[in-house]
Amino acid sequence: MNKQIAQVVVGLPVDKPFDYKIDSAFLGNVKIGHRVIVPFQMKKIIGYVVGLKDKSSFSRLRSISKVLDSEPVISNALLELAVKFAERYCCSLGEAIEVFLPTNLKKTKKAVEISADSIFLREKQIDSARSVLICGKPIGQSWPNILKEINAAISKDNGVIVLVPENSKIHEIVNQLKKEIKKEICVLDKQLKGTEELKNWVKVKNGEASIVVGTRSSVFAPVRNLGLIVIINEDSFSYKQDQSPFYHARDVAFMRSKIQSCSVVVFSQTPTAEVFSLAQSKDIDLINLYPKDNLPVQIIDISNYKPRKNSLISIPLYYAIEKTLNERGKILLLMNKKGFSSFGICAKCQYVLKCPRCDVHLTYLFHSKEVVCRQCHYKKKRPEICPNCNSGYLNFSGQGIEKLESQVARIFPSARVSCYDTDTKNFKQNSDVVIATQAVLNFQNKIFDLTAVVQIDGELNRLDYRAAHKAFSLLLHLKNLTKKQMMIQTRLTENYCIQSLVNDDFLEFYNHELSLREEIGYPPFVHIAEIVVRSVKEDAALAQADMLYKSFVNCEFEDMEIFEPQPDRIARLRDQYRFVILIKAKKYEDINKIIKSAFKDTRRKSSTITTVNIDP
DNA sequence: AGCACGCCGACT
DNA sequence: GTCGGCGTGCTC
Repeated sequence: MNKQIAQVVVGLPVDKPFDYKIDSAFLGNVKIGHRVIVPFQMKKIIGYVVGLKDKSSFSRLRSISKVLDSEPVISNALLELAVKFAERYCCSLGEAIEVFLPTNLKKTKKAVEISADSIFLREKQIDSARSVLICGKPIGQSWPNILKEINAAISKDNGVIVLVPENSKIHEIVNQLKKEIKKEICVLDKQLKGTEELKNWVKVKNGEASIVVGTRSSVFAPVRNLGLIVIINEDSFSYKQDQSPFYHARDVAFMRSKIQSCSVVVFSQTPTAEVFSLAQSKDIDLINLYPKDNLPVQIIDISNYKPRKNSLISIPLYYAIEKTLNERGKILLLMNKKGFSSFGICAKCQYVLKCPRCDVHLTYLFHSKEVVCRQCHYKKKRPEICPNCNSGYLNFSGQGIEKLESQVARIFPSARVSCYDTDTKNFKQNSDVVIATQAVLNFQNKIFDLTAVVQIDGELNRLDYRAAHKAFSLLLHLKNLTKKQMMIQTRLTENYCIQSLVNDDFLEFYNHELSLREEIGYPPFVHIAEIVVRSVKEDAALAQADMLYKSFVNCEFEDMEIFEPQPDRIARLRDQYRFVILIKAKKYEDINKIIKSAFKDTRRKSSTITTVNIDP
């Protein structure tokens, strides 16, 4: 006998499913994972069937209005993943499901033609699905190892998902794969046009393509017989979603691998400490390709070797540049600050130009003569007179690569000098001296005789617990681009990022980084929940944050640390005041429990919005 | 989330 | 008097 009641979740922050009657017309045609239209209050909305049963404790049941699509849009395995996802990232099951689906599916009430799973279902070969981290070398040299894993999956007739950090990288990877693989490759990306995204998704869902290449959301791709998920440049920040739910594609990949017993191949020259620790604890295999290359790395302590007055270039670096130029060599100078990065300050009253909507300085765009907010994209023409005292002139002094460029050009007038940052459109290949920001990560070839880090201390001194990894990654990448010699100007000569590089000791960095994180209590040893309360009204946001904090403290578990509300790093953003509460705990489950119970017994002040970001 | 219901303050 | 602000609770 067919079950007569469907449990339906909707894309709202409501935890429990709603029961609906299945009318005789649909009886037997409603399966778990089906998309349906249901009456909900005054409206008809899209919901997802997550369970079927015979009886409901609810007396006034309404009926499902329509069953959309020929088959369920969510498989049992992906539904199971959605449950885990909702728990880890503290959202409702309905919201989780909507994250998994193409944008168009949660809006269109048009049915989609999906072929039945059963045609394709077969016994997947479940051998020991070991996951592996491939690291130590750039992608070019690691590609054979990655390809080997992909081919192994394909030879077993399994599906593969290849995640890339940005959609600009999709083409490159697709072309690489096409050289070696005859199978149909499908691209998935939220940036695709809505219909295109849906079309490709349906193709994958129907088993017409078994290889998917795409950005972070492709980790949810409904690939048949999934055998492998590959993550390219795993340490890219792009794998973290920047809106609620703030998921991380790498973590979701590992969650999915447990459910579907598929492998995960993680690649990065410098993987995150989080993944490296998985390899160290033998949860995943490790292929460390790090080559000892005996390239000399020289540290220049700029507290001893003071550069000349106002100069960014120390005397030893000056001589090294001069020598290299004389030998007609190429030079790369790294300074992680964009050319126009500067702010306007009044010569008379010291007022600093600020964004009217955010608590940040406005940065000056040298070329367009505009001032812009990096946070909310507010912009206006550069004012000449101070808007505060209406009399002083505003000074805009550049501190970034453009300043360095002008200095180098002055010291070495015959050298061809050019700048490179993420905004550079036509880059001059034939320069003698290239001055670059972290955009050098785009360079792949060992073409520079001399490379030098002009400034890195800002990066090393950042409060963010991932700053050290980022600096190490940048330094190692620079080293790979170096033919003869590398120099680092710093005051932090004993810092382990720099020392590991000088000692040519890849493992030393990770061991040091992980022991620090364990000591201070950072991921992967504890998990962090960042709860942000925001509101146009400062007092409302603070009051709400205080109430939540008290409630958290009330239901505190063991092995947990709760930090009092404090203004966010950017205290006001887009006209909204922001307060942050941090919770540290060993287990995600405990974080979910405490947040659920605190939210339940704290009434939400209107005009405030609260978001939860796990491991921000 | 979105919407209705209901309870208090300052207005034609 | 009553219009509308926002706090509260519910959605099968």
